[in-house]
Amino acid sequence: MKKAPTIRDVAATAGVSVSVVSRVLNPDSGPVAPAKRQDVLRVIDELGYRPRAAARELSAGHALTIGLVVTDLSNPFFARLADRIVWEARSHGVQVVLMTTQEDPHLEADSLDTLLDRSVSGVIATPTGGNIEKWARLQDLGVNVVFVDRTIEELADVDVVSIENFDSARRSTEYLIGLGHTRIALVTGPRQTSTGRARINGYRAAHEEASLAVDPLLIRDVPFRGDSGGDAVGSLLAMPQPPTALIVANTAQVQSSVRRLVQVGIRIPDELSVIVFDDNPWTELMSPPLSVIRQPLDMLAVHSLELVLGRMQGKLPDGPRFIEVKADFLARNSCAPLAQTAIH
Amino acid sequence: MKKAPTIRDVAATAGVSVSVVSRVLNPDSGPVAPAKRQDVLRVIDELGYRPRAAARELSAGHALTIGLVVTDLSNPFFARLADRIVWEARSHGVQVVLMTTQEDPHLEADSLDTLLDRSVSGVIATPTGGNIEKWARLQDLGVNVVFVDRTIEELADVDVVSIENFDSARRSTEYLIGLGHTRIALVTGPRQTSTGRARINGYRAAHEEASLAVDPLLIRDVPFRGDSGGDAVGSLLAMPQPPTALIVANTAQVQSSVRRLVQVGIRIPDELSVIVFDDNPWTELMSPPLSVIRQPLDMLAVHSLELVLGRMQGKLPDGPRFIEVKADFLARNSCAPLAQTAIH
DNA sequence: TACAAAAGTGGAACCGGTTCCACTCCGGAT
DNA sequence: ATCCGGAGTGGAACCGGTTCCACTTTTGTA
Repeated sequence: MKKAPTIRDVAATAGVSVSVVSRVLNPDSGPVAPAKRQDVLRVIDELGYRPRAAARELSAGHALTIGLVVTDLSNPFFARLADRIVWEARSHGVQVVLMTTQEDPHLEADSLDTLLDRSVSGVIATPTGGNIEKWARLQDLGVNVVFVDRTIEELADVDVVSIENFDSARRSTEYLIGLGHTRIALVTGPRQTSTGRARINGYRAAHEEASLAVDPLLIRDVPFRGDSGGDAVGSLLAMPQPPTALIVANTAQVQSSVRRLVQVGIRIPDELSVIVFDDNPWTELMSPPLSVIRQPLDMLAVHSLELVLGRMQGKLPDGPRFIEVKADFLARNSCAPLAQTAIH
Repeated sequence: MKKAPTIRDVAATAGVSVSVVSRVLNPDSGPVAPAKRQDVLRVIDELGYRPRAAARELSAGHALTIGLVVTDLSNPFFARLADRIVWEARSHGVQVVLMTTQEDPHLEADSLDTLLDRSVSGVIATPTGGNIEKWARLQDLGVNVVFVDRTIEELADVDVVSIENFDSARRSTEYLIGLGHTRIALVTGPRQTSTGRARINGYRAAHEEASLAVDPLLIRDVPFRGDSGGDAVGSLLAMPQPPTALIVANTAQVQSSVRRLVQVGIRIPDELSVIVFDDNPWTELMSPPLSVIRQPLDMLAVHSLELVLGRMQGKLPDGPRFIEVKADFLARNSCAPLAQTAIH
């Protein structure tokens, strides 16, 4: 176990000062004679020298690192998002420190502290909804924060990237109404979040357009956490007058909701038409393949990274940015006209 | 945007020297009078002081960080593994820097360089198979390396955590033979990897036990990368005398293999009995629910982290450790007796 | 009461980079 | 010939922690 060479080793071997080596390492930081530059580069290569990130960070006061704070990697949505973000970040020479919160504000608070210690220059997160002061403090210390998929309204000056919530919910609802359904259930995130609200509003808008009344009991805004999606589905199916169609409008609830549907053995679409907000590979492998709102993960990843990096380089105007990307509705075979639905 | 307090701010405010603050921060590094300790702690709290990780790393020469190098987070196996590792690492106060390789040795090489720059004290990885010298160099520089799920045989002194490859393959094969199948296909990782070989051997062993001949054409050791699993499945089904049962024995190939099966519309288990090495939630949601070898992700995560952390603290004996954890076979409904299989 | 051992403290070097600044060249303009 | 400005260079301070060591104050014990 030998130890790695430092910049002073390189300088000594090349017969120059550390300043010169540093300038070779960081072009544009000062002039270096072409001949010496070659010498230094050769020595760097020979010695296998690599600058220590910690030293650079200490001196610079901040790291070329971003924090990625998601709730849970076992949710394919976040996993794929993380995959894309890591990929995209790498191509910009930025590392990603990963933290998961399990939807727990305490764990989230811990994560934020840790990211602060690491002097990350940016954070991409799906916030739990708590820790408002912590998020504010982070921003106050110059960390660029971008929220994906959700947001916290109390927080000014945060960039947000999400899908067109209102529109996606409206279109899926319209589609089901078009099939003749009038009792359409909606499982979505908490009404306190802007995304939850936007989706509910889209759902309502579609009803109004069609002059249909909305049964408030069919709207279930449930916590992201745990099995709340499944429980909502269970209770919806147990209603005296159960829905004939269901929209699961939040990635966090899709897995448990669909599991519940399979467990109770309800026939899709014969007994219930289903649309989920998700683009997981397995939605296509089920029988029947589920109709989905396809969340454009690439776009979400690219935009959130663009925002973080743009802020890091000070290349963006000052106000907070709110980016909504279009989500496609993909009809597969989990929805049937009401006429064919066997009311039980 | 104000700037964060440093240890000297704390020292000045508390009216002590930086040494004292440092000793308060790191118990056991030296004595501090109880009264002063209280003072310092109070000031730290008032100022909201947090030690900068970079400074600590620079001084210590290594970081309380481990690198996690997986191929692809869109594979639920790795995603869930990552989730568990991040979770487990956090509980030990260790951060995780995430890198993905997409099975590309070049990207892997990049990742290793980056981790070196970061002075990580450990790496948990599913290696692509290349970069042997790079891995060796990493170890040589004192980085503790643990491989999960796969390994590189040329590399001495690496800890490895995986499931009981031989046994898992043998048991699944035995199960299918027990159902009367004699033409059982095996899709697994490259024969060059020890895991690929072990699984093939397990498959062979089950055949020998039952005095069954092995048709080498039914064994497909394919690359981890891309759609090779699906292609193997396609070509197996196109054989003049196609298999009546299929074992997909590597997580990297499960997704594409199953997708192909669904695409060609083969009926499971009527036309083909299927077992996959995976423990994804969706295997249960398919119809029929797939019989699986359940990889104990928790155990894989816990053991690999234990190894890395143990090495970091020098608490482990010198030789490399090879940990195999038991994987359960979970029979669901994707396998049928040969008698009921419709040979086409 | 004396005196060694232990507890407590602060100064300063150090980790490995970056950056500011002073200084030496050199060519070109006056 | 003289001056100016910029290219090229190295010395040294600095980033924010840790740690060694010298020093002072307690404490315990003979």
